[in-house]
Amino acid sequence: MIVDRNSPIPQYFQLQTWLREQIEQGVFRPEEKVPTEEELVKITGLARATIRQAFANLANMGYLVRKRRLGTFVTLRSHSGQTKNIVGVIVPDIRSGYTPELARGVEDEAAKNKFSTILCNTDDLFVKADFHAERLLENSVGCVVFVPTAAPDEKNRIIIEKFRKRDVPIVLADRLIPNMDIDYVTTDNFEGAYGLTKYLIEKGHTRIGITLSTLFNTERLRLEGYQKALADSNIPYDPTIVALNDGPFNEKYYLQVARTLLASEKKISAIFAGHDRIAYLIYTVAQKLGISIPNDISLVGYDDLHPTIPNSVSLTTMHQPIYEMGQESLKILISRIKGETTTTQQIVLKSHFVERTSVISRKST
Amino acid sequence: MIVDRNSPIPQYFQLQTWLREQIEQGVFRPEEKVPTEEELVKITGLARATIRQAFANLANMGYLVRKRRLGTFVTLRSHSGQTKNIVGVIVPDIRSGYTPELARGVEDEAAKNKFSTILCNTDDLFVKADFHAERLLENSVGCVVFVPTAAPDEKNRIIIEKFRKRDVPIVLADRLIPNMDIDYVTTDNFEGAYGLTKYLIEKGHTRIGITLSTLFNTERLRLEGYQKALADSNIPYDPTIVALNDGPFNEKYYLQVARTLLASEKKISAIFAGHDRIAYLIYTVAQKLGISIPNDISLVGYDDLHPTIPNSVSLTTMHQPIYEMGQESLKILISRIKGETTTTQQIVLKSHFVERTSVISRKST
DNA sequence: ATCGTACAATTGTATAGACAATGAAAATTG
DNA sequence: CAATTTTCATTGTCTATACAATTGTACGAT
Repeated sequence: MIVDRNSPIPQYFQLQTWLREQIEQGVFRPEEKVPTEEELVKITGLARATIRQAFANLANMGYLVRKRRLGTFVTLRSHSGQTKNIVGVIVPDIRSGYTPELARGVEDEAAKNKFSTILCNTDDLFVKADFHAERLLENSVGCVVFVPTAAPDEKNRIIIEKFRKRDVPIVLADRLIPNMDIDYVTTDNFEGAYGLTKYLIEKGHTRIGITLSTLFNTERLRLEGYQKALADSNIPYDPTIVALNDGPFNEKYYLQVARTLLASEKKISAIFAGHDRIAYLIYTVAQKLGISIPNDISLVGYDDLHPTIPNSVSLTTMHQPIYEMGQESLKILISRIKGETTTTQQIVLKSHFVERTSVISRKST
Repeated sequence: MIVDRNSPIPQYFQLQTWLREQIEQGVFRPEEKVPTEEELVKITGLARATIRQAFANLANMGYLVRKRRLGTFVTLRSHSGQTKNIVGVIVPDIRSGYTPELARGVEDEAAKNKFSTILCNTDDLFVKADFHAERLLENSVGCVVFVPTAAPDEKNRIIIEKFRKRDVPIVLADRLIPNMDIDYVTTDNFEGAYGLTKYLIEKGHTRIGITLSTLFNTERLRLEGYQKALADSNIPYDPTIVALNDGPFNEKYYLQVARTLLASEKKISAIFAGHDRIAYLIYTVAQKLGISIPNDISLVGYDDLHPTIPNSVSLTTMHQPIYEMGQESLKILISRIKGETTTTQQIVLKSHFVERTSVISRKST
């Protein structure tokens, strides 16, 4: 029995609820035809006008599309009728690091799908991310690309849950939240760092300093890749030439580390900078101290940041496909919106090694 | 007569349209009661169900709220078509030049006013700008910050007119369209270039090469400032040390110019680069040719681009307040939306000189 | 094969009438 | 006067019926 004529809740509403459930549970699939009005009259015993009322409401909510002569069909995009063709992009700061490249990747792919891109800067702060999340929901965005903030995982989860509650697909970009069932796109930080370290070892370096922040899992993975590469070559891990901090990017901290590492010239022959911005800081300090890179100390970075301005230094680094990361993020979101994807999408893009001239061979052949 | 029973357009629709017009024209005012169903039955002669259909649609569209026993009332907020708290930012490319800084300035000020920011990249192409304009209008943005494309002025006017037709406030940022009555925010390119050139002259330089594109009025003004400064110091303008092009930024072109200008070392003692990116290209070429800046040739840029990565070179340049330009643009738009401003706002922000080490004195004292 | 025409299925528009539910206001009661 | 009950205008739900408009399909003529 679809409708209970003795129930206090209106019959059109019972029918409407029943139909909605059928659609949501996939009994009536997208693009598929639902029973015609006459058929439902026979099935339910209700008047046609009552059935029309249920249909009209569902059509209004975006569940159904009615076509004269053809019948009534389930809408492609499950429902949410009102969500706009807008993607929210929540990033730390559009001015720094790889963010412009990421934003452009998202925007290009969005434009391809006739989506507009709302830009949100968090400065790595939870409060700002939260503020933007509220505004995005108010503007009923269709989906979100989120680079988690420097706040603890639980805080970032709060942001994510806000979107999930409203059925807004969300994908994490670059930075992940461990042990969470969520779509993400990142790069192979572990393998990349492993490869870079191996490269240094093959060039004869055995005393390799490293500095990075353990705040983000991306950099933690790089540290692990570095450790694994050392272990595989039977080089002991020496904490005295490792400078870790657990905060967001801090220029002063790294300038200090650079001075220390470069001063310990005799102890180390190469430095693995957690990312390019650190590497360039080390460059600057080296220049001031009159230490030559690569002649005195070799240096590798990570990211392959595209300089906004031509750069005189030539850093050997690992190129991360950031633009593609933006594109892929949006592809996942679009397929989610279309309902084509149900399983969790966790994509790890391959980085590639870029050999320039900041490393020299120290082989004792 | 409200409804024409012989018209081919449905009667409920005629009634619906009539009611909507009454509301929009303020005949039925917000919070006010509209006639009851029975009253309209008497007035129009239609069946109650027909009137209900019109009411239901208008309620769905947000024009009306129905209250049992009390009647039907006009909604407060005129309705859905209400423009959103969204600002569109149309820029060439979020990855290059001062664009990230501009976008951030807009976004911060937008967030302050609870506006969201939609980012649009044009790659300086009219078609892309047009595409984005359509999408922005579809999403009913409340206002727009527009950096005109490299296309001819008439083309950019087309974009602007699209927004004006829909009463969407628009402000030009940085690049202007001459002789157009429109809000804009730019910087004092003429005065800035005049100052820079004067500085070089005061340092004893009289043979000053210059290269830039005449495509954008910003750079044209810089050329004029340069010319004026020369004239004021009775230095003749020499076209043979001036390299102009009329296209968008083209790396190859400037690399070629850099080689030519640097090779004519004997003819010139300083170069005025149209903007920092050109200046950095010249740096790179100079380095390759073994020419020292500033010892062999002095160099000034324009913009004071904030490098994404620490930079080893130290360019004397003119700092443009780009972030503030973004902020000011939004302030104008907000005051337009609020209806506080009726006169055209044309703001010219002051740049300031940044003396670094790319210029040496050639005074023959 | 192509074009036009008729047919039929389905939703769209419209009418007439009945009773239910709601809840503010009026009437009644304590 | 306060608490309550009743009233009743108004919207909400529902049935039954009729004809209109739209458009894919099938059929027939060219």
